[in-house]
Amino acid sequence: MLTQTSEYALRAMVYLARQAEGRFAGVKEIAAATGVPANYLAKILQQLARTGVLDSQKGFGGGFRPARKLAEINLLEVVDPLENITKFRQCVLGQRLCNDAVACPLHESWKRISGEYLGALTNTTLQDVADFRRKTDEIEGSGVESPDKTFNDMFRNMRGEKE
Amino acid sequence: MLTQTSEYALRAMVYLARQAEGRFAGVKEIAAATGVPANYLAKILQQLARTGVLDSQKGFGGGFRPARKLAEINLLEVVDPLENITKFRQCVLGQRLCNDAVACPLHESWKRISGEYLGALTNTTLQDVADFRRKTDEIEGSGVESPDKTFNDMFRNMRGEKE
DNA sequence: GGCCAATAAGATGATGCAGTCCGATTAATG
DNA sequence: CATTAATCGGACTGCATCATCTTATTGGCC
Repeated sequence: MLTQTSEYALRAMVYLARQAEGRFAGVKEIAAATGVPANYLAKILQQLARTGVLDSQKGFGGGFRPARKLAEINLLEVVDPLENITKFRQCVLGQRLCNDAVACPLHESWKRISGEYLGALTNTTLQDVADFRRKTDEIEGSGVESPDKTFNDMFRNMRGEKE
Repeated sequence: MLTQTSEYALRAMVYLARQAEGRFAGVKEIAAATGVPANYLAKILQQLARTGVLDSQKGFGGGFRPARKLAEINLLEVVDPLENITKFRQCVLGQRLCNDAVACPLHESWKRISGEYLGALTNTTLQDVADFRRKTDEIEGSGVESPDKTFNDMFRNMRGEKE
C-alpha cells in the first residue's frame, strides 16, 4: 500500500531510532545496515531533513539524526511528503460536485474511511514501529539469523505483489 | 483515489444505464455523450465485456449494454479488473510477519479500514451512482444546455468529424 | 462481396517512482 | 589555516504505468 520509497524511509528511521541520542549516522552506514540503495536513500533522507523530521550535518562526522524523539514523530509526517496522500482527501469517484451538501453515493463511507486511514497514520509513531520490530526480531530470529538479516527480511516484500 | 480509467468506466456505465433496456450503444456514441476519449473508452469497454459486466454485439446496430440490471452490478466489479485493488488486502507496511497473532502497529486499523473500503465498493451499485448523476445534472445544468445540443454533438461525432 | 462496427495490437506522450552520479559544503586535523 | 576526506544536496537517467491515439483485423449483415 505504501510505496517503496516510504518503506525505505521507515526502515532508515527505525535504524536511526536505535542510535545513541544526538549521534549522526551517515548515509552509507544506514544503507549498509538496512539494505537500502545508498544513493537513493540519500535523496529520501534529504527530503525528510527538509520537512523537519531529520537533522542533517555535513562534513566529517556528519550525517542524519531524528529531529525529535521518536515518540513524537508520527508516520504521516514521514510518509506524506514522499507520496501523494492528499488524493485520499478527494472524492473517490473523482466527481467535481461532491461535498457534504451534494454527496456522491460513496461520500459518507469514504469520508469515514479516509479519515480513519489518516488518523491511523497520525496516531502511530516511529516508536511504535521500532518496538514492533524488536518484538518480531525475538520471534523470527531466535538467535539464529544475524540482526541485520532479520531486519532486511522483515521489510522485504513490502510492495504490491499479486496474490 | 480511483484511477482515471475507473472513472471513465463509471461514466460510461452510467450512460448505458439510461438507455432503453436491451439497446446496444456504440463506443462513439458513448464517448460523445460522456466526453471520454473514444479509442481509450473502447479498450475499457472491451475489458468490461470480458469480465462479464457488459454484453457486446458486433456489426451494424451493435455496441455495448449492461449484462445485468444496474442494481445488480456493484462498483468493485467494475473497478477491480481496471486497477490493483488487492494491495488493500495486504499489510500497509508490507510486513511479511503481520497477522492477527503477530500484528504490525497498524494491523488492526488497516484491517478495519480496508474492509470498509472494499465493503463500500461492494455495497454501492451502479444504480446508486446513476441516481446521483441525475441529481447533480439537475443542479449543474440548471436547464441551460439543451438535450438537443448533446444530441447534435453525438451525431457530429458519429459522422466522424473532429470535435 | 462490400459495408460497418467491434476487437486486437502497437506506437506515443506524460507522469511518477526508483536509482545513479557528480559537484558543493563542511568539519576534523596537522 | 590550508588541506583533505567525509558527507550532503541537487541534477540527471532509466523504467514502469497510465492515458491516448493509430492502424490493422475480424466478424456480422444486407
